[in-house]
Amino acid sequence: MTVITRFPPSPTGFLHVGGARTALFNWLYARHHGGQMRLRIEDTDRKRSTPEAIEAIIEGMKWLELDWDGDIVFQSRNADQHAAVARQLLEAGKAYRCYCTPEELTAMRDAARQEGRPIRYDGRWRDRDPAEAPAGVDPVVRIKMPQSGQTTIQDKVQGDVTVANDQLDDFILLRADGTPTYMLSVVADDHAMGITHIIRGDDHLNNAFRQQKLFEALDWPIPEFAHIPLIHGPDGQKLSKRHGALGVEAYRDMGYLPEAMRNYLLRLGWSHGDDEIIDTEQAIEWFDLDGVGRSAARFDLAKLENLNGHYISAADNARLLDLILPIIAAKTSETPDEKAQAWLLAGLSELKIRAKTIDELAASAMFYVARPIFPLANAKAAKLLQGDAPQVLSRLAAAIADADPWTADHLESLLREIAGAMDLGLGKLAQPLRAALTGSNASPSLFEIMEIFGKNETLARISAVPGAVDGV
RNA sequence: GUCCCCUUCGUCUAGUGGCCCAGGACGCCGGCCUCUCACGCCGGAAACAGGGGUUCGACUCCCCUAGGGGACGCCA
Repeated sequence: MTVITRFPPSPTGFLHVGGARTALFNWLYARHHGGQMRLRIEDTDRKRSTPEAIEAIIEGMKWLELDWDGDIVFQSRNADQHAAVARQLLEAGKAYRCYCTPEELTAMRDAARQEGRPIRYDGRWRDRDPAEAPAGVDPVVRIKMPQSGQTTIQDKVQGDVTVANDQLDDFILLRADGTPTYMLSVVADDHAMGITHIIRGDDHLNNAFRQQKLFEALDWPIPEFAHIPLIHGPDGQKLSKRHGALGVEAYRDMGYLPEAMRNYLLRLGWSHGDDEIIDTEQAIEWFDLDGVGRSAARFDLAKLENLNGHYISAADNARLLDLILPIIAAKTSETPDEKAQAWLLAGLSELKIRAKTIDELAASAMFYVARPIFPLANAKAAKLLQGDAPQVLSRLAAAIADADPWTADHLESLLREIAGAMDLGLGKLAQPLRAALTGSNASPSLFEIMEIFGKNETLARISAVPGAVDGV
């Protein structure tokens, strides 16, 4: 049997991290089993569904590099088939028309709440003669649920979960306007699409009982269920917009890499022994539902950041350059020229092992594009240029003006020599030089930077320091 | 209120009755390395929610309590 999973977002907002993880698990499960993952847009609530949300979800999926099989299914387009399913149930006597008004239902719930009774539809039209229907009320169609006994769903993550049938009320299949509800549409589409595994958030666990009964009433095979725990915010509360529930594209914009997000999301609720760094290929090979935990996990930005740093270090320089160029261009109002881009590309190897996010990487690379402006804005760096630093730099410039070859190794031994001759620690020499070359008090190895810059740029930057001359 | 689910270091987790006076990772603290900052390396503090059972033996099985979460829509 071919595994077919599905990711069914409702297009009422962006793809948040919870949805992204659900998509990832479905994707991984399908890929692991050589099956398919379908994408289905659950837009049966036409009022709240927007094209912008559909666009955002697709964009989020693409960014995360989670692809789906076949065409996107828009649930709303199948409304007629769904309604036909309801009529079929009606004819078979497995569903009935209910003439309660929304107001009546609200009153029923309020009363139940007040008296401490379970909040459920009481089935008042289940056996009532439709002839008694009040005039002018369009009925809804409700399914007849069993009123005794119990129902057990065999969940791949939660295990067997049993509930008494009297907890399940006769839910609505068709609204008064004849449109299908979510509960009906999901079951009808899952069946039509041949879905074999339903992997979703455990906020749907309660729905599973109702949906299972619907499958049974229709005499359709019941898919496997796997309800995965929800992701909570850092405070343990349900994820809200205040903390982690940003769209995944927000994380992209904050400088996170999709592979880092995937790895992070994967480890949130799933584990494979002590393994932490798991690339996608490995994840596909290892992923299974047994490894999914049963308790909710908190979203921890610090760990995501750590993983991001790892994947940035591992990323290809050319790719990183493409990512930082727009950020740099936005800051300097112009795209770095060819020479600067070459410096950036070369400098990235040292820069990327220090960065936690792409934004940080871009910021740390700025000195390759823009020469320091004196006096330095960085107070610590400015301080390094005080006192006799300009004179020291002048002597340094004179000493390296004839350096040959202009390589990091040679430059390093040269600087050590000079420092020794001036009876200074290398640090006394290096720090002012760092400030002169990068405008900062922290950077990758100076020797690497000098090699990348070449002699001209290096001397030019030194001589730009007020009080220093380049010695040429 | 009713039903369902969950509960190991601050966080993510390993652990499926003895290998556990509980392991890894992030974070935190200390050290090493060192031209700065990182990286890397070494070390440290840090947890089985509580109470009853079952068992020769419980983090692991059962029950209760507490806490947390989810669901109870003509939303999905």
